[in-house]
Formats: sequence, structure tokens, C-alpha cells
Amino acid sequence: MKVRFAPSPTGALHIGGARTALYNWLAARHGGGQMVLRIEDTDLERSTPENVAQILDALRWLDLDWDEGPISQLGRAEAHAAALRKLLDSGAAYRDSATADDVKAWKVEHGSDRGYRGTPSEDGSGAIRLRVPDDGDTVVDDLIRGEVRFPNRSYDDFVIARGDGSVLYNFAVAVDDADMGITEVIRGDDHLSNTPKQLMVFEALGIEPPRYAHVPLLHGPDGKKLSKRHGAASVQELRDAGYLPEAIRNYVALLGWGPGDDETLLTTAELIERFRPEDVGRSSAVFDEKKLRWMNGRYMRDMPIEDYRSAVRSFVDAETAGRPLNEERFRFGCEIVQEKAQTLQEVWPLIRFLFEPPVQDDKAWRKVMKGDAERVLTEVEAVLIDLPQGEEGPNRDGFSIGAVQAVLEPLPEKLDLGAGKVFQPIRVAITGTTISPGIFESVAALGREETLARVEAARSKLRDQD
RNA sequence: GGCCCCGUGGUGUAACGGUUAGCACGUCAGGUUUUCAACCUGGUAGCGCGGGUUCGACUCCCGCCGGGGCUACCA
Repeated sequence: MKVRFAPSPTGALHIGGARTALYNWLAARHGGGQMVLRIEDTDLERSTPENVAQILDALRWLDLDWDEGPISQLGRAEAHAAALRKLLDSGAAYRDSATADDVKAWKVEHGSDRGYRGTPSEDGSGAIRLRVPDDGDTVVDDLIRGEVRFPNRSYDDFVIARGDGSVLYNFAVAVDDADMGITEVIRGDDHLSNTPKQLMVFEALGIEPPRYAHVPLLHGPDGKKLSKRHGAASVQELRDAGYLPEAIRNYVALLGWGPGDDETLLTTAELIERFRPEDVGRSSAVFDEKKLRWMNGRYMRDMPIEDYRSAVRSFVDAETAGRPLNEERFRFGCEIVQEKAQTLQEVWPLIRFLFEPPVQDDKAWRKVMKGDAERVLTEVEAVLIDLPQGEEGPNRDGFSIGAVQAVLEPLPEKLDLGAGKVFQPIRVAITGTTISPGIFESVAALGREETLARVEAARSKLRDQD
């Protein structure tokens, strides 16, 4: 068994392409087969080396590896030329001097349900067309759709190579799939109507075609086909947004395919074991980032803490421009936020107070720093100062989570205030905002010196405010 | 216009002739007497429409409607 993923490098790999790549990869790994990566770069106008690099980068990041390639379709010009000669010699294809306008005119004359039929040019010039029979159907025996019949007469004698001999997609694909011994073609639904053309090329070449599985396209929220210029997130964008490759693999696999039971969270090993192309659904799906976020959060929480830390690291580096951070605090910060964030991007805002002064959030300040806030902070400062020094805690200053909790937790009762009235002012004092990890954890992480300094600063600001 | 594909809640899916139409995300309400997130509990919402076939249709057939793809000397 051998499959191929054959993107055309006209843009970055987006979520739809990633899914096609994943399905091919899963099919290959499931069936103990091979996957070929082929770059369909015969469109000189739109293909660029930058796009090729981006696609490879995206696949590697997703951890989808291939066994052969990347093979440039452009680099197979000789093989294409040989196949072309063969068809020309056998009469299966011919040169036709008709232009696109000529074909249009022909159709006006013969009816729109009728494919164009040309005549060989006398001087041997013009594009090369494949002869298409007038009668009969070409049937695609699709793994997902079943038998789909296409009337031959509705197809043109289509162009397989330009006048200069450069080949076109439907021809190159068939020749390449044949030469590479592809047994299963898993690709987007948008190719279904093109499949008869490719089948005709196989037929003309006298080669057994592969099996086809046309997976439904991914659509945008507006129901239109997802594409680069249509709001489709590229893999790189998803990476930058803080999603994990394993979460993306899991989520994307479920767009159009399900394991058959109610399982939602599936490891890659489970995906490989359970995926079969024939089980892919027939209707198109819409990419829903909300669910991806949820799933990503699940994966983040389940990560070993070391992996979590290194995944967070690159995002933090981007925020701090590489400025080195207090390692101990970073470690501890990661531990206390692992349960909270749904994307890697959300981590830094939650722990930045450990490395930078409190953020300026006037709204949060006004909301919380009023009424009994000053009295609360005075008391907080007092009990924290009394906390004995020691080696405990992330800063080795006696500020362990437990010690901090032991003195702060009784405060609401002691001051006869609601818990929120006590803890929110502390939170705003040390982080500047109302959103942070748990308050005891946050205080412990910040440590004695810095916590007391910030509480004192908040107190004096409150005094000035009066 | 022609050829082809598709149609279960807002989203992804399950059930494939007989179920109170299941699960997940979302959403709403409550809980966790510290925020946010997470977590727990409960609620919400669906078989596009119309004809058949059948004792019985989400499931089979036909029509319609809706969505999509292809129709290039693009891929």
C-alpha cells in the first residue's frame, strides 16, 4: 500500500490541507504502507520555493513524516514527455491548434452538455489533447462515495500539455501516480470531477489506476470552500496561536471522521489504529476553533510538566525578547498555571507578574481598590512579615504555598469580610489585575521580598488616593 | 448553462427500518463559600421540505429546496 500527499505550493498549508495530509499519513501508518510527498509545482505562475519550505515546515511541525520525497513534479519532465510521446504515437492524444476561444465557440454551437472534440492540426502545432470517447461512462469506484458515473460526452478532449510541451495537472498527476506505484489516492472532494480525466489517462497509458477516496472539503463558517484566501488558518498561524501539534492532529482527524464510538480524545497511536479512509463521512465540515481550544487545553493539562515548560518557553521568549528569566520562578509559574491555560499563548499573561512589575489596569484597580482594601492590605502585610524565614517555598524564603495559605486563609473571618474582599486586593496589588493563578500560589511564587514591596506600594498608592 | 457531490441541534459526529434520536464543543443556570480557567451538576437546542414504499421511516425510492465542487493551454 502506498499513498501520496501532493500539495501545490501556491500558499501555506492550511487546516484543510493538513487534514488531507493527516488522513494520508494515518492510512499509510495504519496499513503498514508508505507515504510519498510530491510537490505539484507545475504552475509556474503561482508556485514558489518559499511556499514549498512553508509546507515542509508545517508537516514537520505536525510530526507527519513521509517515506519518499519531497519530489518535485517539475523535476519529472522527462517522464511526462515520455508518456506524452507514447500517447501521441498511439493516437490516444493529438495536437490541436484550437484556442480556448475556439473551444468556447464550438460549445455554443454544439450545446453546453457536450464536451469539445477537436481535430488534429495539419502542421503539428497547438496544444496536446486527449481523445475522449463520445459514448459510455467513466466510473470512479470511490472508497467513500461508492460508484460515481460520469458521462464521457460531457468531458472535453482536454488539454494534457501546452503547445510548448509543458504538461498540465490532470495528466501529470496520472503519470506520476502510475510511475510511483500509488495504490490509494486520498484527496479533497474538489478533485472528484477531475478523476475521470485522470482515469482516461491511465486507460490511454494502459496502466491500472489506483483506488480513490475523496474526502469532503472543509468549509468556512459561511459554507464556502476553505482556502488560503478564504479565512483558512495556516498551520503556522495555529502554531503561533499556541496550539499543540497533537491537539491539532486529534481535532482535525475528527473533522469528517469518527472512531465509531463516543471517544473524542484520541492519541495518535489510537488514530493510527482506528482510522480507515472508507469510514470518512461524505458531508463537508466546518472548522470550529472553539472546540480546538478546548481540546488543546485538555492536551496541555495532560502534558508532563517538563514538556509543558519547554512548550511554553518559546512563547515566553517571544514576549521577553529572549531576556533570561529567573529559572526557579519560571518552573514554579508553569506548575501553577498548567491547569488554567487553553493555549500556550495564554500562559505568559498569567505569569508575567513574576518577572515584571504589576501591569497597569486602571479598571481592575478601581473595581477592587476601594472600601476596606487599605485595611486589608495593612493586615496582609502584617501577617506576611510575621511569616518565619526558612528554606521552604520556590524562593527559599519561607513563602511556601502552605505557609502563605495558613496565614491568609483565616483573614476573611478575622476581618469579617467576604473572601473576595480580601483576596482580590492582594491579587491586584501583586499582579496589577484581577486575573491570576490562585492567590496563595501567586504570593508564594513571587516571594517574600517582592510581595511585601508590592503590597506596600499598593498601600501607599491607596493612601495618596484618599 | 452542463456534469457531479452533499443535507441529524449553532459546530463536529452516533444511531442506518422500531431508541425518550446518543456523545463532544458551544451556550444557559447552579456548585466549588479567591478572580479567571479548569472541574462537578442540571438545562438548552437537531433528523431541510413534500410525496411515496412499509404495520412502522432520520434511516429505502422520487421530486423539490438549500449548500458545495468541477466545467482553464490552474492545481
